[in-house]
Amino acid sequence: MNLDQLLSDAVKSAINALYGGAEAPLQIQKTRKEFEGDYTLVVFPLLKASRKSPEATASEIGEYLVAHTPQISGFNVIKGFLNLSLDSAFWAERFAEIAADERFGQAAPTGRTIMIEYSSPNTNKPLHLGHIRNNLLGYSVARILQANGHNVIKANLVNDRGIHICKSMLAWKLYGGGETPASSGMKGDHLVGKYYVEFDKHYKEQIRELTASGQSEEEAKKNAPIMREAQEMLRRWEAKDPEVYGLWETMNGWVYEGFDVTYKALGVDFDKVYYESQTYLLGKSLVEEGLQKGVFFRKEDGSVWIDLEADGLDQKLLLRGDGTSVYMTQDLGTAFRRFEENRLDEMIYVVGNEQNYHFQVLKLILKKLGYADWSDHIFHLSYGMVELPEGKMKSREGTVVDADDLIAAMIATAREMSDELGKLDGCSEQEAADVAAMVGLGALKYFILKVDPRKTMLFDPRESIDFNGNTGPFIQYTHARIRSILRKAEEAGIDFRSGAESVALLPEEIALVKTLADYPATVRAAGENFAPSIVGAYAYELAKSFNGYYHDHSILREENVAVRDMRIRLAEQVARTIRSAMALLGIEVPERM
RNA sequence: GGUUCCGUAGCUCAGUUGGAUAGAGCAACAGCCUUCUAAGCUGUGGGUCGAGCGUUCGAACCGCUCCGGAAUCACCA
Repeated sequence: MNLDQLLSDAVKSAINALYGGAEAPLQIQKTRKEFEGDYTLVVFPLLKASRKSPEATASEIGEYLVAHTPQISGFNVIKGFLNLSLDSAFWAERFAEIAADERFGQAAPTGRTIMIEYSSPNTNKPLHLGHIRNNLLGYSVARILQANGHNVIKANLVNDRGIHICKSMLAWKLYGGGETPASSGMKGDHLVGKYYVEFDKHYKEQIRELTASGQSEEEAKKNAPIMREAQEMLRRWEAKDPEVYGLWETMNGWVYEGFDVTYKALGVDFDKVYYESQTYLLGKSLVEEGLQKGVFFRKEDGSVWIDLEADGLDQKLLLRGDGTSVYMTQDLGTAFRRFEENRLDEMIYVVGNEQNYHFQVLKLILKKLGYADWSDHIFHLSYGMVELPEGKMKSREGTVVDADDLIAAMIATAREMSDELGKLDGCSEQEAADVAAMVGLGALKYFILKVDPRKTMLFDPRESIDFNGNTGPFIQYTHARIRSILRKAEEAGIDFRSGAESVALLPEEIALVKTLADYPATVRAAGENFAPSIVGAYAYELAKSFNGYYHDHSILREENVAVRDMRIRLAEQVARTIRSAMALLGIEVPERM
């Protein structure tokens, strides 16, 4: 039985009976905590039909509803707001339905297929905090869309080619002395990142020398021998020179091994991995098509452009004069290929807001080429940068927060906390380590996912990560507490699930059932808005509300057995829903902590 | 300059798509463990929702103008 449906039907028939077929959109919302009631009808929009004051209209409808709808037990009117109360038995029924629903919060299959691309790293350096936000967002949105009944394809497009990789390769060749992950004990991505930094150091040195000998900075940047050599390396790579290609494969292999460790630690994965080295030539045929259709034009030097000035944008390059492709060429190609191969209903790109312009242009070009049905189903899930107290992260200035370091630090802090509180004294080392990993990562993930992706967010390594208050660990802790109760109930041989005897619910219990009943709508809203933060806020509210209840009421110690069993069942459903909601954020919850 | 986005408590952030007296957490202060896990609970203080005008029964939310900030506007990806 659909709750919204029940209410809106009842209200509609009330309005019909009282005022005739008035066609005003109904506004029914949850009653705010500070007022009595469960749901509130806003009557202002109905005043034209009723031709009465807000108060009189609300009272009239309220009386009709109480008389005609058995589940509605009472009402009160404050200004234009009609607060309706549903009776306790109604909520008891809802609760029983939730408990019986094995797929609670999981929507029926929609048959829609959605591809979501996230992560998309460069292979010249390890992942950092910005990538963490990207990965967590992408993974969580994928889970949320699955819960909404969609087929989801998680895709990673690895940027494995280009001048930046050549920089690392060249520096390794020049200064590496044959160092490998095995010989150095370094994680592969970190090793390659080290040589990227090394390149920059020598590059800067050479620029200094050249400017000292009279060149302008611009000339020096172009003429620095190490840069010229890197560019030469890229040309040799494109020509598949065996030596360069072999080194490229070796070093990328190191990086992938490193990334796998980080992805695993973060708990994210992919269904499809695309490599730009295999897709970068796509899109040239689209350029040809655009030229034929007259959407694009060619300049004297042979380069191909589109003029978007009429759309308030600029001219955009699509193909270089020498015929090589640029970012936009590739992206047009991959978009085309993905839609063709997978019959996608939607394509989501989790990419930083620095590329807002790029996606604006991408969609516009697809539309002009006549692929509006694809263009309209591309969504750029744009997220803001993560800033440190000192400001933006800059790889070259060493102010990045490394992903592996951060994860390790989070887990270490969680472990310290557990040890200090003596929470896991009886546990095996393995269990203590698992819990520390769950809690440390839970803190990090929740911290990042609770904020609106669009916003630039601030991360203070010293203060941002808390384990108290509105945090992941708070929610995990609530789960662990409930699991502890359930373990004790089982140890005591309490068969709490069989007691179907209905008992009257306390207001706090009704509040919990109401919150539980909101879960499916929460999942839906999160899916429609691609917004993990909605799920996070929900999990927090549920945990908070349970903690208050737990504090005020005994569960196992309740003397009335029917009431006790109901309370255990209620706690069980709260734990299950917390687990489910947190899973949508990619956060695991422990049995004890 | 063009485009897009952001501005809510000292700090970090919510705010259910236009509803009631704008909410949490942190930090500060004051309480609650011989009782199911105190990573918890309760209380106090803290606001010109950047500013102004407009739309309407009603605006943090919609529109316009301004102020402040971010990103972007490459033959990089």
